[in-house]
Amino acid sequence: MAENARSGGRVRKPTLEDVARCADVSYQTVSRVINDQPSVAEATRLRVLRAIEKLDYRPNRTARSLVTRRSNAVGIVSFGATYYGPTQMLVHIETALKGRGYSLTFTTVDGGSLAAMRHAIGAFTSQNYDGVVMITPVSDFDIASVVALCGDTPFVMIDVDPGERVHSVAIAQAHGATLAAEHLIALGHRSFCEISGPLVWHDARLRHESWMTAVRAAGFTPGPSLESDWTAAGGFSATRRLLDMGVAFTALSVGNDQMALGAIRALRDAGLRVPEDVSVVGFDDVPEAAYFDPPLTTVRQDFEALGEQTVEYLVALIASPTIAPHQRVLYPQFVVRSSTAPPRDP
Amino acid sequence: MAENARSGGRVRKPTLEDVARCADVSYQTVSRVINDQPSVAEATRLRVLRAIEKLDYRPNRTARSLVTRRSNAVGIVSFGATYYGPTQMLVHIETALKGRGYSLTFTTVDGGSLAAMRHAIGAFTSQNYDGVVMITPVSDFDIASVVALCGDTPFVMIDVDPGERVHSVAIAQAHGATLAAEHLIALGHRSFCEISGPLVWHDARLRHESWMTAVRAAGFTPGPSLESDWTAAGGFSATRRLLDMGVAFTALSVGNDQMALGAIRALRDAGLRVPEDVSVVGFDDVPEAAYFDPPLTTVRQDFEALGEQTVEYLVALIASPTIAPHQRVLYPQFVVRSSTAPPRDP
DNA sequence: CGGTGCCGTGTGAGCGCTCACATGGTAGCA
DNA sequence: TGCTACCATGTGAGCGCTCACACGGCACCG
Repeated sequence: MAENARSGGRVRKPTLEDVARCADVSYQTVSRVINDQPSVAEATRLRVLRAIEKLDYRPNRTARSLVTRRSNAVGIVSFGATYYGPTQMLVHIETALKGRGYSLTFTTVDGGSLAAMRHAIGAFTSQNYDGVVMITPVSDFDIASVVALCGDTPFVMIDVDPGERVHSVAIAQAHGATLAAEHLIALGHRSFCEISGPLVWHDARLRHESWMTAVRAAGFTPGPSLESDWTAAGGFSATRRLLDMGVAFTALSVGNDQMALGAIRALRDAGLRVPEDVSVVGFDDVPEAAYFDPPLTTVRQDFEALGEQTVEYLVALIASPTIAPHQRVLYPQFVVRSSTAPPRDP
Repeated sequence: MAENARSGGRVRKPTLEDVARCADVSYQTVSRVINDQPSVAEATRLRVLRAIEKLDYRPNRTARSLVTRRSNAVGIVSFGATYYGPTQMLVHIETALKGRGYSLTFTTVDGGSLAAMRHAIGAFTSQNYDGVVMITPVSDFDIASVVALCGDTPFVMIDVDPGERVHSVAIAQAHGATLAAEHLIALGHRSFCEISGPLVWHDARLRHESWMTAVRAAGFTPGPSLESDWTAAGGFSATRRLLDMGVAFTALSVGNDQMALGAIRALRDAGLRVPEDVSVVGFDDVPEAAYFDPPLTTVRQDFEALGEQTVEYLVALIASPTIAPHQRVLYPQFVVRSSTAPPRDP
C-alpha cells in the first residue's frame, strides 16, 4: 500500500499536510480525523482515511506532545531493579499502564541519594511525562525534596514509610512479618532468631521491627538478628555466623525467600533438620518457594495487585492532581507449608 | 533559588526566551550555552548560567526532539517479561543504555504476533525513538515483516534464530545444551531424558535439539522429552509424568533452573536420590541454583554481557545505520555442582 | 589603512502538530 | 423571506526549540 518516495537517502516521513494535500482537504480536517473528533462528514473522513493508508502516515507524537503538553507516557524510577520485588512491580505496572493507553519509561538509580533522584526525575519532568512512579525501598533523602523536584508532575511512591504525607501504595510489611512471627509462637516455639535484609531498606526494617515486637509481645526475648543482603548466598553465610555464635534456637524468621533458601542449606550442612530442629519462614512467596526442600512457609506479596493499585492511583491523580495524599495499603497473605512445625519437646 | 511565579494556578515553565530576557541576550545564545557550544564569551556564559539557575530552567526535550529528530531514547519490546531471562536482559540493557545517555521505554507484547508487534513498534517509530530492541523468544511472524515495520529506525533483536539476516545478539543456546549433555555422557550415563521449555520458544527448541543431537552423537537413543512451561510447578508435574511412564533413566536435562528445582522435588518424592540415582542439569544459573539441594549443575547465561553487547551494537547502528546485519554471539559457561554424578554401577 | 579572517551574537524560519477562531453553507423556525 | 442555529471546513497562530545564515566588531596581515 505505502508508496514511500524511497528515492535514495532517508525518506521524509509524511506529515499532516501531505495527507491533507492527498485527500484534498485542509490539514485541520486531517487532524480531526486522526483525533476522532466529531463534525467531519463521513465521505471526507473516508477520503482522509484512504490517504492516510496510502501514504502510510503515522502521527508524530512528539509534535503533538509539544503543543498538548501531554504525552501519555509515565516514567518509573526504580532502585535495585534486579531483585525479585522491584522487577515484578515494574512488569505489572507496565501491564496495568498499557491497558490504560500509557507507555512506561524506566530508569534505575544507583543509590537512594537525592542527586540520583534529581537526575532521574529531571529527565521525566523535562519531557512532558504525565506522571511518575517511584520505587524507593532505600532512601537517604526526605520526601519533601522529592515533592519539590517533581513540581506539578503527579507522582506515586511505592515502598515509602507509612505515615508520610505523599501519594503512595504499599504492602503492609509489618502485618506480614507479624503474622509470620505469631505463627511460630503459636506453634510453641520459645527461642527466636532472625536473618533480615539490609536494614537501610524500609521493608527490611519494618519486617525486623515487627518480628521483635511480636516476639516481645508474646513474652519472649528475641535472639540475635543478623543483617544480610537478600541473596541466597547472604542468607547462607548469615546463618553460618548465627550457628557459630552458639545460640540455640528453634524458630528462624528470614527477610525473604532467597535468603531462606540459603539459610536452610546452612542449617542442613550443620546437621540440623528443617522443620524438625529449626522452623524457617521466608517472605515474598516466590513461585519456587513451594518447591524448596522443604516447601517454604512464607508471606505472599501480591505484586500484580500492587501494580494495578499504583497505576489506578496515578491515573486518578493525573486526572485530578488535587487529590489529598494518602497511602493505599495492600495486605499480604500468610502461606503455611512444611518448613515450620512445632518444636520437639524440650 | 528558583523564583517561580507561582501565582495561583499551574505555573508556566520558563522557556529559552525567558532565560534570554533575564540574562539580556538572545535566545540563541542561551541555546548555545545549554548545548555546550563554543564561541560564547565566558562572561556571557556565566550570566546565562545564573539566569538558568535563577529561573530553575529545564530545557524542553520534546521541543528539541521535534526539530532534531532525535530523542536519546530507545524502546524495548519484550515478551514474557516476568520470566527470569527477559527481566534480567531488561535491567541490564537499561543500565548499559543509561551509561551512554539514553533512556529506555519498555513495552510488553502479549503474544509474538505481528499485530502486537506492529502496535508496539508503531508507538516507538512515531515518537522519534532513536532505536529499538526486541526480545522475541517466541514469534509467529517472519523477520521481514518486522524489518518493514521499523522503517529506518535502527533495531537489534535478541533471541532470534541464528542465521537470520538481521542485527541480533544471542547466547549460543546450542553450545550450552551440548556442553550439558556431553557432561552427562562423559560421566558414564547411558539413559537420558529431558524436560524442555515450551518448544515455541526458540531457546527451548534449540536446547532440545542440541540435547538430542549430542545424545545421538554419543551412540545412545534419547529417552522421552516432555515439554513444560519454565516454572518449578511445571517441572515438578512433568517429572511426575515421566516417572509414571515407567522409563528408567539416570540423566535428566532440564530446560531451566526453576523447572530443575521442581524436577528434583518430584524425583525425591518418588524415592530417588539426586545425584546418586538420577543426575540433573539445569540452565540459566539463577543466583539461587548454588543453594538448591543438591546444588545444581547448570549452564550460566551472562545477561549482563548480553545487555552490554546489545546496547553497544544498537548505539553503533544508530551512529551508522548501514552496518551489515549480523549476529553477535555470546557463549554460555557450564557450571558443575553436585546435582550430577556418575551413575551407579548398572 | 583597507582588506581578510574569525569571534561573538542576533535574526528568520520551520520542525509537525493542536488550539482558537473565522467562514460559508444548509437547515429550522417564525 | 429573513433570522438564528448549527454543521463542515478552513485560517492564523504558536508550542519551545534548533538550524542556517547574517551581522558587527576587533585583530591581524601585507
